[in-house]
Amino acid sequence: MSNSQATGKIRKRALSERAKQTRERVFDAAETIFATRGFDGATIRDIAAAAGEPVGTIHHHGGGKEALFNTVVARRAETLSQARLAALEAAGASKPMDLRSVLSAFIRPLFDLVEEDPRWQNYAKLVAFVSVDDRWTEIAAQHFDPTAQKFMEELQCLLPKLSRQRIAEGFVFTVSAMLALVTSERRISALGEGTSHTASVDHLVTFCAAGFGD
Amino acid sequence: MSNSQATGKIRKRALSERAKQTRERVFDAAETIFATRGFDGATIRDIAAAAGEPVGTIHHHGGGKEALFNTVVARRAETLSQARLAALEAAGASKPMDLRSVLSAFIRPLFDLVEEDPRWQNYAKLVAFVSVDDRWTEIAAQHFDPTAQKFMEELQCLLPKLSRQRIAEGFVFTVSAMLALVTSERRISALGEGTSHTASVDHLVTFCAAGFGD
DNA sequence: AATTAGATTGAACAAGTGTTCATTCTAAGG
DNA sequence: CCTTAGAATGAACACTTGTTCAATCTAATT
Repeated sequence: MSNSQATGKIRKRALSERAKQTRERVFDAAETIFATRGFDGATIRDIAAAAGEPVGTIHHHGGGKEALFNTVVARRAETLSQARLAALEAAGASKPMDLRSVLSAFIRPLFDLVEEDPRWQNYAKLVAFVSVDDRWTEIAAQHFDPTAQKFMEELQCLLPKLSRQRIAEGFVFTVSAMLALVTSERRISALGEGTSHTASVDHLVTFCAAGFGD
Repeated sequence: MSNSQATGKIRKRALSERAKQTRERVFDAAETIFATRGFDGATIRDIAAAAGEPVGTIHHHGGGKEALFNTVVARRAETLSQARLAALEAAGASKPMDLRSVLSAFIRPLFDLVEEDPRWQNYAKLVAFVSVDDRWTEIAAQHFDPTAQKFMEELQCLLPKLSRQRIAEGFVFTVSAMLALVTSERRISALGEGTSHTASVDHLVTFCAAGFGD
């Protein structure tokens, strides 16, 4: 009754600052370990060690291995979607909207986030694992399909001659190429030391735009 | 001394027909399970059940989980490389060689193999798992890099204006898009029932050729 | 300041893991 | 035909796994 939380969930007591820090440390560690070894290769004890917390804490905050995995995937999904949709809207505001700018609005936000916080690199690797394992199609669909739909509609408007099928295929090619680029630290030689990924990202956008038919 | 095997390995006795069948059943089962659940998600007992053999047999023929994984990845790698190089040579023989035919020579053989033997679909999924996990970069490099190098050289000849870096990136985009297509049974809706993947494969080749600069 | 929900801790547990091994069976080599 | 290398079998082992839990500590709420 005297609960001041308005988020639907009944939480009788707010998280202390310490607890919030612990929680984030747990999620960050889980993200790193899941990104490195995948879901099955990761162990709660690995995550605990990476977080510098005892095993019990991982379960306390994570609610079990699978729940923890879901949480970690979900944690950054909304931010990414928002960034993409914002970029799409920004692109539509200035110009009459062209193919490159639509693809750019989908691709660039991820690389921008990676640049401003390296934890996003782990997240990208995690998403790559998710995308390859049929077991996670449902959670992938839940978090990424709405935005993907929006972008595919935009592409369909821009390229009315292409069938829905071809738009979908082209989009899959684009997404997989994007994940390959963002997760390749050594896959593509010499990504440059201090130099940002900008040139490679430009290339990716150009490559996909051309693929869709310039 | 009386050994008639000439393969370097000393095998005192040839494999019986039954043993060869068992061995292949074990490898096929391992391929299926590894392709479905990844290396860590797969268990020897799952593989044994899929092969209809007792656990001991899996170790007898596989030589341990990691060795089995390596064997299964290696088993079809040579065939695939040979098919690609043969296709590349065939393409060079007739025409003066163009971008589409080089990419075609890399991409098509895999889909042809999938069509003539569905086990290749599992193999492709397995390779997708390998490509996403840093743990297997070495075995991926061992089996696929030589052929990749050859194709990249060919692309470099055809597109002398592009830097080595861009060729490499474009090739990574191509490979990842190819793996996405071959492993997507549901990722792209309605791949058609009886209809072969031909149209989609054509699209992939067109997409990548355009990406490289038409 | 008192209360107590919730965070923290690590020992313990049951289930599952890869692997080993002694035994029995099969068929290749002579 | 024998001989025996290797295949087949499944029980057993040592270890790791995710999870639980009772005890203790911390700090938000009253």
